Amino acid sequence: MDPHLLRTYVTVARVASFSEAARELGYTQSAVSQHIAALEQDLGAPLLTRRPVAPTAAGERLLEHAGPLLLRLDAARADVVRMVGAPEHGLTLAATPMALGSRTLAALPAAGVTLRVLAREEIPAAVAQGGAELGLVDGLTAPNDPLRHPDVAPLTTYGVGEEPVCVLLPETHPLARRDGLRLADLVDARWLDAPDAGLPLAQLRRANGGEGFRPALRYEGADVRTLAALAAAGHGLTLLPRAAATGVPGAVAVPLVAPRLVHRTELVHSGSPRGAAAAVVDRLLERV
Amino acid sequence: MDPHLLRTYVTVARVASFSEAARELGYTQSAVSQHIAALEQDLGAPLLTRRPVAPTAAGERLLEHAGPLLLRLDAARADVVRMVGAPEHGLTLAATPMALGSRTLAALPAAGVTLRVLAREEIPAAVAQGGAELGLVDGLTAPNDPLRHPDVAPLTTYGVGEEPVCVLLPETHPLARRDGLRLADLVDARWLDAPDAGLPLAQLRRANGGEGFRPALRYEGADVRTLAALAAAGHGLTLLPRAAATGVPGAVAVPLVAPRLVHRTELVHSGSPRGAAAAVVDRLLERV
DNA sequence: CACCTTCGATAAGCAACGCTGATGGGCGCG
DNA sequence: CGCGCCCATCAGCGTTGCTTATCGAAGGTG
Repeated sequence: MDPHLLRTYVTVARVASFSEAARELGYTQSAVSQHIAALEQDLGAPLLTRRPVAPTAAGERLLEHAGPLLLRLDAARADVVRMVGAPEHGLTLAATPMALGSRTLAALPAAGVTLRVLAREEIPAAVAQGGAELGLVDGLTAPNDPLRHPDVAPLTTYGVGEEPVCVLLPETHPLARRDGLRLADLVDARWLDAPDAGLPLAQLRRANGGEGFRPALRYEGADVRTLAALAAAGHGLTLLPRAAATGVPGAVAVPLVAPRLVHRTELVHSGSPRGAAAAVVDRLLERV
Repeated sequence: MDPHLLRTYVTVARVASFSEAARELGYTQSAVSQHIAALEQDLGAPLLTRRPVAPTAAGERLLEHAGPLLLRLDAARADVVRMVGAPEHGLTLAATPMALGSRTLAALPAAGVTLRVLAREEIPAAVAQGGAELGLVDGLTAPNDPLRHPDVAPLTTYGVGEEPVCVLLPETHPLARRDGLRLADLVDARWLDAPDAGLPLAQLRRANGGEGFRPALRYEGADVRTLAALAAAGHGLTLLPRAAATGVPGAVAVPLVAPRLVHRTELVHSGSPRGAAAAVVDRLLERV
């Protein structure tokens, strides 16, 4: 189970061709064939069907392992190498769209920052592999509960803020006058489905036993203003942190009172931030 | 970053000796020396100090990565190989002490079961690497919230039961007459510290911002009856699922009403349970 | 203080591995 | 039906990676 073999295996599985994978990896087709044969012999089972080239059941299983495995491997080498090289001068920050509050923005230095917006699951990987020195992730949890990150590497996370969650309703909505809403009362409502903009509808549904939270309009962008406008226009409900939910024209933000959820944002970094990154961490954690 | 090199690196770091590691791995001392040299050259930094042999800063970092990495690697190969080999006849089940309720016990076949009690963090690894076909893990969470497992491999988990949580108090305790207790009121009490028996005091403290929940007696065993007896004798408070907390002589079980926590037990298995394991899964999930 | 033992580094030799290039066979497609 | 693409196999060769042998340094002992 040499990582090289795994690597060629995943690319062969991806492009569904030995020859194409060989070209992509800079090998000969022969070498790729031998790699796959070696893997299959090692594991004692065929991993791919030929003609057409497709993973077998065992191959599918191996694919599930191989991705994270190679990711961790890259993360490990990146992490160690990073300690050695000189601290970079610029700072690149990977963040989800909603993680960037005024407080976090204020903590950034005036110049030399690259901001990279990614999906929530991609941020730990980006930080681990050196694509960014710091990551900011947001999500919904119980108060003081840490978020769940895919663990690609030993990373350090800190909570940098929690904010109440509001339901954003059109002004004309029958529930718009309420002082607070319970999520249980909204199970049967129609919701916006906006995975890229940070509304984890699937998570809510799972917490509810797989029922309810039927999607109305699906929004594949990541822009929060658009999301709010959609909610205001009655295309479906959405949850937003209070700061983002207030002041939306035509909409009312009603605090969510049960279950007790907060919009939490966390800072994630690998081992030892250095240079500009360390300064930002200190400022965000008020260790100035 | 060949896994072989990593493997020898971790054993060298563990035994703090090149020669000893060589003996353990079945290599020559020379080979081990070359392995380490190769790693250091690859990463561009010394990983170990010689004489005495100890990891450098970069080496410590690498160690953090290497363990999980090798674990995942083993898990991957075990998982794929397992699909291929014939389904075993016996069934081995890895479980935490408190995960074994009457319901789970009833689901087991009459014969051929090996029960292996492990710490909570070890169970996913055991299941992933084939040390057990099934795992049962328990823990405290919000209702319907899944437990957090160290993710060594892509595993499937199901909730198999949730039970209210009680605080176990000596009969003479001033709060023993209450109908329900809030955790916030018990922050300053003295608690039993019983990590092996499933009381995650550190978790409670973390949820409380790192304050409170001072440990009184520390119990390093895993036996629940002893834990209950300790609580009854006034050595400290503890949380227990209701079934385990009722009927303890000299003690009163008072339900925990806030925060809303449940004692949840989950079934974890890798991909596709076969044979006896599949039957147990079906029975536990009431898919009979 | 000198000797000896132990430990890690290094050099040379050799076997095995892993890649390339060439060739063969099977399936799909025209 | 036959051509062509694609994967498997084989031979050849360079490189890698292990072993054996030897050295220098450090620590322990009489």
